[in-house]
Amino acid sequence: MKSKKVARVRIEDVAAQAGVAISSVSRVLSGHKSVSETMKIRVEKAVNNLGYRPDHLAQSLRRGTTHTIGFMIRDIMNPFFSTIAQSCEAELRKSHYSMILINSSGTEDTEKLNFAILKSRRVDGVIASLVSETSDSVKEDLELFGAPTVLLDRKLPGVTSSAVLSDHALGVKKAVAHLLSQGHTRIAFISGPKDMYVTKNRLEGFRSAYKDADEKIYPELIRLKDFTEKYAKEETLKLFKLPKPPTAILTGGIGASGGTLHALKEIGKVPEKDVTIVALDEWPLFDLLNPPISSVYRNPELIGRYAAELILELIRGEAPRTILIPTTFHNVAETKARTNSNKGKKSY
Amino acid sequence: MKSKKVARVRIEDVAAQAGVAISSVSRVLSGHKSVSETMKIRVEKAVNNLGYRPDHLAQSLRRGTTHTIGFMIRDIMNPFFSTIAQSCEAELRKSHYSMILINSSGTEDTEKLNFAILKSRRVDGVIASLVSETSDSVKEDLELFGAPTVLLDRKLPGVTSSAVLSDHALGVKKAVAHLLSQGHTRIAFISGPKDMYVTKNRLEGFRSAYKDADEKIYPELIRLKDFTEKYAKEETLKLFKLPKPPTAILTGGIGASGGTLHALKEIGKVPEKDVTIVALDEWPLFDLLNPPISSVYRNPELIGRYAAELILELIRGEAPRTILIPTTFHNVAETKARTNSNKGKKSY
DNA sequence: TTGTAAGCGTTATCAG
DNA sequence: CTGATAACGCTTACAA
Repeated sequence: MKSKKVARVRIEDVAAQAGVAISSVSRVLSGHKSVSETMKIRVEKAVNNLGYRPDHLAQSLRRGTTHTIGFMIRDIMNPFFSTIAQSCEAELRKSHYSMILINSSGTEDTEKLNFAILKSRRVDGVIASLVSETSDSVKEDLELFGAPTVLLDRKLPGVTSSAVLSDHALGVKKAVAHLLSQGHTRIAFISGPKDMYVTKNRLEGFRSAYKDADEKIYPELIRLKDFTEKYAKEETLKLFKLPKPPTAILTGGIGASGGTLHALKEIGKVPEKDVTIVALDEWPLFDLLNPPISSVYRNPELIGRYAAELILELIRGEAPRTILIPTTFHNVAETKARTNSNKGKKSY
Repeated sequence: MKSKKVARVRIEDVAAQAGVAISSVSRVLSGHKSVSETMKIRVEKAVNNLGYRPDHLAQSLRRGTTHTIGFMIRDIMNPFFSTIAQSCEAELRKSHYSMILINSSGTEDTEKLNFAILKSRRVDGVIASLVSETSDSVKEDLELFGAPTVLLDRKLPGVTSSAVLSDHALGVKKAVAHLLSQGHTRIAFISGPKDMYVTKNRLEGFRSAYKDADEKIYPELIRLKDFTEKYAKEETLKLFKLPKPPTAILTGGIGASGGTLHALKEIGKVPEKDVTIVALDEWPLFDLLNPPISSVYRNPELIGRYAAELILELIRGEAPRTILIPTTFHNVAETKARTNSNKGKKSY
């Protein structure tokens, strides 16, 4: 069952109907200055009459620009990332850009392939949440891409991309300072690889709080290797087999907090009662957990919006720059108050 | 700071390097049968040499097909939908299709606009999770789109689209039957508009279970108007102001369960203890809620995969068809057993 | 101000 | 089997 071949209306048809040259139609539609008022109305009439919409493909080929942004992401099932994607698309469409969503499944090989795909599709820019910060191969892909790039939460020295970074240190420091002030000194920290910006930055906040409090960190409580739920769960279990388990745990980013919470459930430890938890990044329905847990929060909608802004800037030829998003410590006690008020409008 | 203009390699360059005609290069690359072995290796050598990749844009314009699918969705921030999007993209890329993600913010006007955008971008097909099932305007958009369409969880009579539907009735019936067997008769049902397939189908399961148990439904406990969290919250609050509040609540789909749970929290009712809750569709970390709650589950990854399959079928010229996805009742008691076993691999 | 015509980078038809 | 060449639908010098 072939789909009906609805004959497309071409610019030629409009020109014929309006009785003018093709180029005149083009000029009217692209808002060229040198067009008479009569020409304008004649063409516009024909356009409306026929319901003409320019073929984006032909325009792109001719203009050399596609009005399309590639959005490359590791894990869109993650609400945090998908919110970024959503707000980014919303922002891009205001400027009549479309977004090609392309998943990297969190592997470098796929990322490499994705760059090739997006290149052959001639996207005007790429916004990417990459796996690695250290791979030279990725750096090369970025450098040779030929179109502007915006990085999410990654710092690649020597690469001329714009970036949206989060000031993780800020929120983490506050969180840890709070924990220390409550008498916690054995604070565990479970998160991703320590050679990444995110982790280094978080660790900075962690250390800084300890330093200010004039306390010393327990290195055996620091577990920085992987962002997965699996890793966080395993490490949490291990931590509780130590002679002296932690009295508080900083757990994250995004996949990890679930891992820690599942581990606690498994061994019957109750958050807040048996051990204080601070999750890095929030999840939907977090406020329904009982007992609720504290978190270090950053606004994904903001990140998406800024990413869109940055890529559009670069496309306009402006210089690359980095935007730093603040993070805030959502303390349980205060959160309780917030919860009952105005979560109503959020879709989760 | 202009981005470096990396001169693209064109088919012309390859032809020159190989010392053959442009058309020969094209033939080799598109696997045309009438090419000599010598020609093939000569061209391939030049291709590798120059790192040539065909311009997708030019190909599309010439071939009249873009290898691109439009994915139109109401709310990608919702983990349920974003998982569908993810698995759909993963499936599409296996067949070398890309996906344009386009948000409809849940309004018909935006949907209309989106159809126009996707049309001018000449996508080879559209997968859409639409707001309305009743609007003639949308039907028209679908009919006139000119490319195949796949609908998610919507039944538009008279429209020649394929569809992925969920067998909501199945899971709901089991859930309600279970509740009735436990002695609940005052079961509330909060969900979206009752003229939609989803709701009608769920209601069918609801009624069927009541009928089988030879019990009668309390119409004042049925609240079917809106999928939002806000609506579910408000209706939940109202239900508990009734002279005889419900002893169990079916709440969903996706946004709604949060609304009900928030409402309960607000008035200090504890799920499972004061009122039994069955959520329609699951959320990440649902199993961490305390007490945990039952749900009617459907697999979003499956839905995404099938959607991709269906659109590719249509593109190949096969006849439209509808796939029905089962839903299952996840009972708390059984869920408890499941929880501790193997949730480890999920990314939430 | 408007029209003519040359591309944009491919594919496909048609000779040779 | 291979090579010219005309499209695909539009934009943009360049002429008029």
